[in-house]
Amino acid sequence: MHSVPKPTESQSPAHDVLYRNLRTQIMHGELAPGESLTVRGLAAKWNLSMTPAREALRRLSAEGALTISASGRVSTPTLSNDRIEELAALRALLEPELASRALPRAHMALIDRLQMINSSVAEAVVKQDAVAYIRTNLEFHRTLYLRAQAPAMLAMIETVWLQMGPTMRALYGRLRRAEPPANHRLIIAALRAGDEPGLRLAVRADATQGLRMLVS
Amino acid sequence: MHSVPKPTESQSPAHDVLYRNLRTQIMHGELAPGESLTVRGLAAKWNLSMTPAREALRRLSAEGALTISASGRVSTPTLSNDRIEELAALRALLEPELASRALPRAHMALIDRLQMINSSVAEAVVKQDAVAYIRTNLEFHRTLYLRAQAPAMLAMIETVWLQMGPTMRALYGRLRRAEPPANHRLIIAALRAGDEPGLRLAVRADATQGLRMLVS
DNA sequence: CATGTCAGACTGTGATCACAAAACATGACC
DNA sequence: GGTCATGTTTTGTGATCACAGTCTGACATG
Repeated sequence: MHSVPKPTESQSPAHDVLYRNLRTQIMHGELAPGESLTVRGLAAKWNLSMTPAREALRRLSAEGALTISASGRVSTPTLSNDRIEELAALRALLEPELASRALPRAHMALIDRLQMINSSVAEAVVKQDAVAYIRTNLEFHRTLYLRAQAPAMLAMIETVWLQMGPTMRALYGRLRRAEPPANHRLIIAALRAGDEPGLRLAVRADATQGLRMLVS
Repeated sequence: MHSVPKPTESQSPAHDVLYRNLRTQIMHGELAPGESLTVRGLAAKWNLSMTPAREALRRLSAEGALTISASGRVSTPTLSNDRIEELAALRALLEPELASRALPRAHMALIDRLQMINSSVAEAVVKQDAVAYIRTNLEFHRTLYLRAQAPAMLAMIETVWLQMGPTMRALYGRLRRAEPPANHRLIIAALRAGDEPGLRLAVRADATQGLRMLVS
C-alpha cells in the first residue's frame, strides 16, 4: 500500500503522539495489569507502521511503565507487594519535598484551583469511577507540585505514578469505598496556613494511604 | 532436549548491548556535555542498521540520559545550575534512604568490599583520572545500595547519576583537587557502628559534596 | 484424564529505502 | 566585513520486508 499524503502536517511525530496517549492511558489506570501490547497490534489500531509503535513501546518500557519479558513481549506490569510498598515509599519520600518547595509559591489562586480539583475528586469517589478518581487525584497533586519549579523531581514522581497506574486501577476497582479524600483537605488547610511541617505530614499521609488499602 | 550449540550468537539483542554500552559511557562521564549522537553515526560505528541504534537512543532519552532537540537531534545534556542543584537534592533525598535500608543487611564482607572499592577511589583521585573516579565512586555507592533490596529506588537513583554523568566529567576534569574521599570513610565507620543517623548524614553529605564544587 | 507433540499463527528484531526538514557551507551582494 | 540567499549534505521519521524465535491450541498418545 502506498503512503497517502497527510492532510494535516504532523506537529509532533507519530511515535510521540502514540507515546503520550499510551502514557496517559497507563497513568490513569485505563489498562489492566498484565495486559500485553504488541507492536503490530498498536500499529494496526493507530494506522501506523511498526516503527513508531515500536519506539513508543520502547520509550514507555524505559520509564518503567511497561515490562518486557525475556522474549521481548511488552505488557503492563503486575506489581508484587514489595514493589508496591517500595513505590509508595518513593511517593512518601518525594512528594513531601515537592509540596514543601511549592509552599512558598502557593498563592490564593492556586489554592482555589486545588479546591476545585478536589471537588472533582470527591465527585469521582461518589460515582465509583476509578479512572476519573485516579485522573483527578493525580491532577490535584501535579497542580501543586508544578509550583515547586522542580522539573526533574516532577518527572521522577510521574514515573512512579506511571508504574502504579494499572495496579491502582485494579485496587480502586475492587474497593467499594466512598470516603471523600480527607488528606486533600488537610493539604489545602496546611497550604492556607503556611504550615510547612503540617503540609509535609498531610502529603506523606496521602501518598501512603493507597498502600494501606492493599495490605488490608 | 537437544539444542544446537550456539557459541555466542546474540544472547541479547543488538539494540540492548548498544544501549548498555552507551549507558555506562554516559554514566561514567566518558562523553562531554553537548556531544551529539546521531542514528546513522552510531549505526556505522557499531556495524548496525539504523533501527537498533534508534531504539538505544530512544531508550536513553526516555531515561533522561540524553536530550532531544525540537528537531529530534539527540545529544548529551548540558545542565543548568538549577538542574544540577535539583539532581543533587534528589541524591540527598534518595541515597540516605537507600543506605538506611541497606544498613541492617550490611555484613562484614560487604564493608570490607566497600573499603577495597574506596581505596580504588583514592587511587583514581591521586591519578587525577576523572573517569576512573566517577566509575569507582558510583561502584562504591551502588555496592552499598544493592543491599537495600529496593530495585525501584536503585533504578531511580541510577537515572539521576545518568543525567549527571557528562556534567560530572566536566566538573571533575576542571577541578585539580587531590583530597581522598573523607565522606566515604565516615560512611564505612557508620556502617561498622550500626549508626543509622550518622550513616544518613554521611551519605547525604557525600551526595551534596559534588554540588559544592560547582557553586564555588 | 493427563501429557507430550507439532504445525501454524504471532511477534520482536534488524535491514533497507524514501522523504522532508534541518543544518551547513558557499558565494553573491550591498 | 557582514548579511542574506541558495544549493548540498546531514539527519530524523516512517514504511516495508525477511527472518527467527515464541506462543497457542488442536490432536494424538499413553
